[in-house]
Amino acid sequence: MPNRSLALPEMACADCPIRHRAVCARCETDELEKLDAIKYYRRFEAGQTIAWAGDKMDFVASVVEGVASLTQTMEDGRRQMVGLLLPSDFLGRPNRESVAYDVTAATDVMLCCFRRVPFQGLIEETPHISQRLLEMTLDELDAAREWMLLLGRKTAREKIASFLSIIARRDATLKNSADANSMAFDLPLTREAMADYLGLTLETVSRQMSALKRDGVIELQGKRHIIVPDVEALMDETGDDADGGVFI
Amino acid sequence: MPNRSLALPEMACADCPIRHRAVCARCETDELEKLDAIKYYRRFEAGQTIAWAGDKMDFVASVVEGVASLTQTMEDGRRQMVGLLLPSDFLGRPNRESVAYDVTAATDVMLCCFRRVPFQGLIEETPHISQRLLEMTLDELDAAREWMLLLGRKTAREKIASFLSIIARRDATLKNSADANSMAFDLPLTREAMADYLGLTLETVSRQMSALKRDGVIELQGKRHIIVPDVEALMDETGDDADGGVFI
DNA sequence: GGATGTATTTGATCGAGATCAAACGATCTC
DNA sequence: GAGATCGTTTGATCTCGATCAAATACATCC
Repeated sequence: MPNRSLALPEMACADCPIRHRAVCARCETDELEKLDAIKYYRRFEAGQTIAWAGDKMDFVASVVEGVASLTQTMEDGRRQMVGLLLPSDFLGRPNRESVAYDVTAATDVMLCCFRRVPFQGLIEETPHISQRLLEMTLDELDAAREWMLLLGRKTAREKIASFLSIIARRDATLKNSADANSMAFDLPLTREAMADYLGLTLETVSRQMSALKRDGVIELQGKRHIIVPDVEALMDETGDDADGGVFI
Repeated sequence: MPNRSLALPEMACADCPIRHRAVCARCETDELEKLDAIKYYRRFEAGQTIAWAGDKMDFVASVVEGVASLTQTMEDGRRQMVGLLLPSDFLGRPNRESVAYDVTAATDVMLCCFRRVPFQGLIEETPHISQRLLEMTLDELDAAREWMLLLGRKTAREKIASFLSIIARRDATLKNSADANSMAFDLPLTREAMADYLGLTLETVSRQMSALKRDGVIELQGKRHIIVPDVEALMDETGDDADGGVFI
């Protein structure tokens, strides 16, 4: 892989691709300036560890580009992914010095980091930040609860279909693509990482991917590029309600 | 069961058992008065549904006494519990009219309800409330992530042991009991609700409870009262790290 | 006391997904 | 181009927890 430029951007918040969806979404110009004063960008390459569980982490961050994962590991090596952070998602917990989970770059990742201690101060004095953070945390909790249903009760095939539709949906949001009947996207995870996400083994992931391909629900170009010819057909495989669990 | 008094208390916040742990924990006297103006108490009997997923709910609430559960149900009837609310836990999502999950009283429950719309106003103007709510939501997210590890990777035996130790720990906190080597408590859930919590069938729950009893890890008095003669021995069965995953 | 109903336990059998094992294909290195 | 490595696929077999079925315990109600 060609070693892409590691030069870190001095991007203005106004030009930031996640300006209106990240923790800074509600900030006014003056509030943005305060954030700007404590921010810096960092890149991580796919596979790199961003932090180990238990490490002190002196920053919190927004994911600007790429995908990062939060993972828990048991003593005997069993692993479960417990968070998948896509662009605009928030990493870290204010008021906590150490990280609770292993944080890994699933793809090349760029973070917009905020020094933790000053960021805590900003939360206290800037309602627009703390309100947005609360909203994002509640969304994450909802996502975690969907994920719990998947882990506890779905079949392997339903798990794979659910995962693919989650990625497809988030990808469509990022690209602002209208929800057409067909869609295409790249998987941000290896089969092993998918297994950690879904509470399966990588062999079962591979088998079910093959089965969905055989049944015409998905098409594969290489190992990572997915084409969904009929989104409805994929949704039917997830086990979710027809309305997609949309909140009315 | 004798129908206990349904008279609703006009309790002063100062006398409230969850005063210093609930969403109001950080409030000063004047802030408490504002909350007091929009609050009212409600009781639900064990088994009663508090709200169905999709219902409009015109209040949010703190659990004062008892245990409530959040549950998701798939079209074919598969059910997964996704939240277990013990005293001081918060129910409902500000800025959302409808409930996302079925809410059920697992035991007799008393709620301290706040009318939703005025509560939203209080959040905006009272940092002590929104900060506490953020903190509680982050704690719930951490708990959800532990739960995901349990659902995705633990064996049936580990799931049961983990559940028992979670209940034991929360019960000890409520009772302010020093962490002795042995402890005793009542299960707030039926075998079926435990199965919904753990992603198992009720038969497997029953079998593993019997196995833990046979192996001397727990003792049973009736079906619901649990005695743990050696807390260490129970912890060893959970699959968690020896340090209990405590944050350093 | 007997009848009814609900929660739970226990037994027998089955099957989805795990485990163990091997092969494949793409990329990188020497 | 041979070999090594990594991610992935595919095959054979096993096992844990699900499923189907029945018994038991323990209320409450006539």
